[in-house]
Amino acid sequence: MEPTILDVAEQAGVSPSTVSRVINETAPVAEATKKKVTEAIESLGYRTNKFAHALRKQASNVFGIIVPDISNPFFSTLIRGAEDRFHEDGLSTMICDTDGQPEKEARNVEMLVKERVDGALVTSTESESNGIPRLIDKDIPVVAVDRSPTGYEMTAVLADNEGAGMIATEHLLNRGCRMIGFVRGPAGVSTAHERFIGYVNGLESRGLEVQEGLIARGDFTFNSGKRALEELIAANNESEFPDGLVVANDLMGVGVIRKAEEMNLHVPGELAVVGFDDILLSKLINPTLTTISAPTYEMGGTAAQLLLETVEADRKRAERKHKRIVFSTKLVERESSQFGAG
Amino acid sequence: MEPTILDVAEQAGVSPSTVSRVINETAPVAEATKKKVTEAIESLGYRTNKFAHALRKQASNVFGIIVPDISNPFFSTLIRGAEDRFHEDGLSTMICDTDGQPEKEARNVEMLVKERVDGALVTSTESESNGIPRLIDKDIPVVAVDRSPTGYEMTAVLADNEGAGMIATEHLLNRGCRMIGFVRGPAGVSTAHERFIGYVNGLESRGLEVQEGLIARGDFTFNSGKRALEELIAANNESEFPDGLVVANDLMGVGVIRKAEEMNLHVPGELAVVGFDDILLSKLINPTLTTISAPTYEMGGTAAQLLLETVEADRKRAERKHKRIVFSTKLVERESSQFGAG
DNA sequence: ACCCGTTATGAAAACCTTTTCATAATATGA
DNA sequence: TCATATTATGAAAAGGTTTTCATAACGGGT
Repeated sequence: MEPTILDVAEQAGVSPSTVSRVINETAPVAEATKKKVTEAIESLGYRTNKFAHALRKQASNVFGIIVPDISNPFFSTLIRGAEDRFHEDGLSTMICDTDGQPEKEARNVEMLVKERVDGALVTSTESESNGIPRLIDKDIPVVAVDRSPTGYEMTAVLADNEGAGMIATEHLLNRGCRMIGFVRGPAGVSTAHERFIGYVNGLESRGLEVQEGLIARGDFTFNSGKRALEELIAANNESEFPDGLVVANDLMGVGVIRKAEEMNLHVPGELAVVGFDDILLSKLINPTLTTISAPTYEMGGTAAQLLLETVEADRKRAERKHKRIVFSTKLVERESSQFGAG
Repeated sequence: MEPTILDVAEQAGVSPSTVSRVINETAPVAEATKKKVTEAIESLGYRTNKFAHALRKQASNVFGIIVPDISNPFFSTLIRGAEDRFHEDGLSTMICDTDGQPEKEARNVEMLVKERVDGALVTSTESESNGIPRLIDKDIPVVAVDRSPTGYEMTAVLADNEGAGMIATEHLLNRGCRMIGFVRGPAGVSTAHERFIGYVNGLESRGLEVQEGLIARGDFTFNSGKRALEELIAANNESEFPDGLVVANDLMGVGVIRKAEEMNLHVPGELAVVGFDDILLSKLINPTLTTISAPTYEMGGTAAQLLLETVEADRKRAERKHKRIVFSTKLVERESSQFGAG
């Protein structure tokens, strides 16, 4: 059926070894034979059999990418950045959506192990009980992206979330806000925590105190953003309402804005809002959402690059060096924090 | 390193053949030996080598899923439905994002061919020059989802887009609109075209004429929705402004709503809007967008099921039967078409 | 003229399964 | 008791590469 390297060899009048050599350029071969072989390959439409190759080389040439939600534009951009880098080298990718559920993450990791991927990029769902130890156990190179699981020494590509939290907070301070609240993300998600730390530092650097009553917690979803604002308003009497809110991601930020609208609270006039991630939605709602953006696409590409380097080091039996690369973020000013509006 | 079936055989004191038989339950084996083998497998932590297996069985146990945009919630739900079905049988999946670009679709198909997937689910970017012929040429079973490419006889899982277009149009008619326009999708995308046909039929069934001046074209993106409304307003003098708009997908529908807001055109008071797809965003904007939704998750699962059946038929050398399954859609009423509002 | 070091190629082993074929052991029926 | 099925197992081939080892040819140095 499908032609094999043997068929090519026969047609070209050479041995399979020689054919392999011209395909992989792994040893010098005479110009004349090279030509015969190339022609035979062409005329038969030969393609190397992936499984035989992988079996012999003990390498699948496939890389896994695990994210919590492929429909979140932040992650789909990350994926695109990584894929473009892998495809550049003719490597294939396997994208896994954990849907934010640890057990789905475990299933996905199991799939990657079964497929014997050469490495994996992972944005783990939680810092505990994730699939990373399983991959490490199976000796599959792993690079963490966006979120850095604690307790493992591994290379990671991150955004400067602490800095981002600080930028957001300072932006609101500069704008004149004095009662700045924070809507936290899910416990155990490092990005969410770091943004909060940045907020705390931002306040303290100006000699302001963190007020417990101005802090709520959500789980990164739209609805949790709505609930968070509700709680914050309910918990304070009018004189202590927040006049600015740093929200740990855009999706919750949008929730906050929608809830504010329902409550007839004017954004940004009575409440300025800043989010993180710069997802598409943030440009589309009314008012548009000020946010902190990270170079997502580049982060994906860099992570892929580092993973490839780790694999290469393993191949040469060189020592793996664990790196930690942090990308800086930038403020994207939009209507939700506009100065003097309202 | 990694234990092989030989190691298991040795440890259990049997031949590799026997081990294979207990793993695959492909022939009767004595209860006692079965136990020995299972224990050996357990104690060594043996896992069958994917490549050797695939090489011998000539099957990868991997299935490809090609969509134009993984971050579009419509497609990510479709993917989830399909994946859940595949995973049920312990099969792996490879998700490909074509980004709406035919050449990226071609590259993705090439990757699937290289990976020797057992079958593919595809939502092709265009009806022409897509990767489907390549897959068919390589004898890889294909099922079309959501969009049905013309010119190939193949099984397809679709939504009743024509019916959907009709439902949307009738909804606006019932609501009292009389100048109903349509924002078309990209040329060559079957779903977009069928929705338009439904709109035409909807008007004609009430004895109304289709007016060229009320029809604009977009490309399924947010911005093209904004542009479309602009064009429609520019093209008509005030007495002939549309009072209702059927928009070929939600993303453009959102664009229309935002543009209307910029133009101080009240939705739904002066202009009622209906979209298609029921994406998350439609619930989040203001006013919320009335839309037509299809059972996306089920469509994905059904498509996977049919693909598996095709593969099974091939295996038995039975004839492939090309099916065509059409799911019906339903109206989701929201603010953008509310009756008596404004 | 002889030896040696390249350069170009082939033969065969190894990678790890599954499956066919053969055989041994056991059970069934007369 | 003997012939015949049936059940349980092993040996070996096949699936398609890559790579090591061996060999042949050839040019250059003495």
